[in-house]
Amino acid sequence: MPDDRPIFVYEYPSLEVAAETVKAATSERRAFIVVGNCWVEYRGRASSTLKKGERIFIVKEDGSVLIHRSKGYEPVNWQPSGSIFYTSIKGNVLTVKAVRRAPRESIVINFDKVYLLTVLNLIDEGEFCLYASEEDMQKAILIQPEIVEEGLKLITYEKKVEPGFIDVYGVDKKGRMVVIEIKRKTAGKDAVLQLARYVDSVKGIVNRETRGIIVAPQLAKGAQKLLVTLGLDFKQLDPRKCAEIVRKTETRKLEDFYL
Amino acid sequence: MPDDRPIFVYEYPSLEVAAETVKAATSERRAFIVVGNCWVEYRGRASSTLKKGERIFIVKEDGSVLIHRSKGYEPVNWQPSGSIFYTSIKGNVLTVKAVRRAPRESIVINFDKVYLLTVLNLIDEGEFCLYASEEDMQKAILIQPEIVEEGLKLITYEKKVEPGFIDVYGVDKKGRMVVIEIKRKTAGKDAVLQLARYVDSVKGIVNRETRGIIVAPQLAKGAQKLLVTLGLDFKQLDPRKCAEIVRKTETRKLEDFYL
DNA sequence: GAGTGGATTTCGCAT
DNA sequence: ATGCGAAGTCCACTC
Repeated sequence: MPDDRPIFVYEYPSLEVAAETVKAATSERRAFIVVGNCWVEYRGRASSTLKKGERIFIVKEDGSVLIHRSKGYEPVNWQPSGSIFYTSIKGNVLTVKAVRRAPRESIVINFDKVYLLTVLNLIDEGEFCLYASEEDMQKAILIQPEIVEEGLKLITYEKKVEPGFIDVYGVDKKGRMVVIEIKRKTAGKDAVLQLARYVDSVKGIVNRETRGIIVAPQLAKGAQKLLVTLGLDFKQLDPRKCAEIVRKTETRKLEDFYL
Repeated sequence: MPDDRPIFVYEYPSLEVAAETVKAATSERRAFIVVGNCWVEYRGRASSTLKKGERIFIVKEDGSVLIHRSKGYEPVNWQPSGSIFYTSIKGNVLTVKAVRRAPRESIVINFDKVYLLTVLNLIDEGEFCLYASEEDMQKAILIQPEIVEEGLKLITYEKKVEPGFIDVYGVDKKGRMVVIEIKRKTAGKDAVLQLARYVDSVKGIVNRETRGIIVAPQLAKGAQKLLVTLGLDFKQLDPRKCAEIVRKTETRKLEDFYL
């Protein structure tokens, strides 16, 4: 397999050629794509069978496996990275077995026709950046606590209390403790209940008046009632605006922002 | 684009040929794969940028989009089904924009080199069956309640109580109400807390002694303490064994199994 | 259209 | 390795 081209293509190869090429590709840890008629068995955490049909089979350099049908965002079968491959040919069937340990599971894919086989040698050093994650919201609040509430002073973040971790923890302008639970999308009942538990936990420790604030772009309807019942607050905040605040501020560590 | 072949391949096509082919493919709602050097911008619920690199770009018949790097099980960028495509070429750049409404979001992928373009016409009617899901565990319990506990009689399943739905609901041999929470993998604190809420809710309604049982292959360590504290029970059950029980029984509707 | 919960979720991080 | 929570989670189902 020459190294100088980013891809190497076999159109309608024989199963023998396909088998040899797949063997070489897996042993050299190259990514490849097979399009052909196949059937699949999966055994591991669960089991599945997929009967004959034409699909896209992708193996990547790190040994992750994807089997895609012609529709749907999700693969019908897959294996996360780290699989080991066994390729064989028997009669008119090319079989690739992908085995993973921890958890032990395997995919067996059988082809009786291969329409396309391409071995890839992709160079990809391009940086990937994601904005407006929950982490961005947390950073924005640490940079500008006033976006949550005027007079809010932060004490710490990611504080461990019994049920888990408090996203942000501070004191309001009247000196009450404030526990903040951040959600990057509509906050539901579970978020409210989680916050309630945190507030209770903090109350038990600090023995001071303690408020809880949900910070999220929206509050689910059922969650609203619960919020009122439990005496918690809600502050609407757009994750994209938070991302802007974060990008505008020079990059500093989170640690630089709390007292 | 002829219809008689499952795939049509362009190796190292010009950007012009690639653009025309992509336009035709999207307008005919065909799946296609592009391998080439590209950069990507995503805007919607969040935002992301991906700098130049060689990647696999897949569009499926239902308008789902996947952009895969040479490593990793997950796509670096994607769009679920239903996207609308706008393809254009400007200078030496081929641009495909995939737009989705509800939520409004878009991916823009730009290619300056295309190594492979293949248009697919895959026939795939093969049935897919998955075993050992949580549903299988529920079915197995309905078929053979004794795998949970000797003398257990079931009343109903998927019962609505205030916090949500009870997986399975019955009476034990001593006449106590039993609420069962099923997890197909290790049950954590959240499962225990959820069950506790259900038990409380049922107690409030039936005004009778009520037990809660977690049915799962394993119980998380932190969850164990909580379980004891809250006075709940745990029954170990392997989802694969449940799947066997279900497969052995002739297929009947779930409704046939409860009193 | 919103809310709820499962998934072979995966992934990352901390213990 | 296990536990725990986020994710542009997606998806199916119900209200």
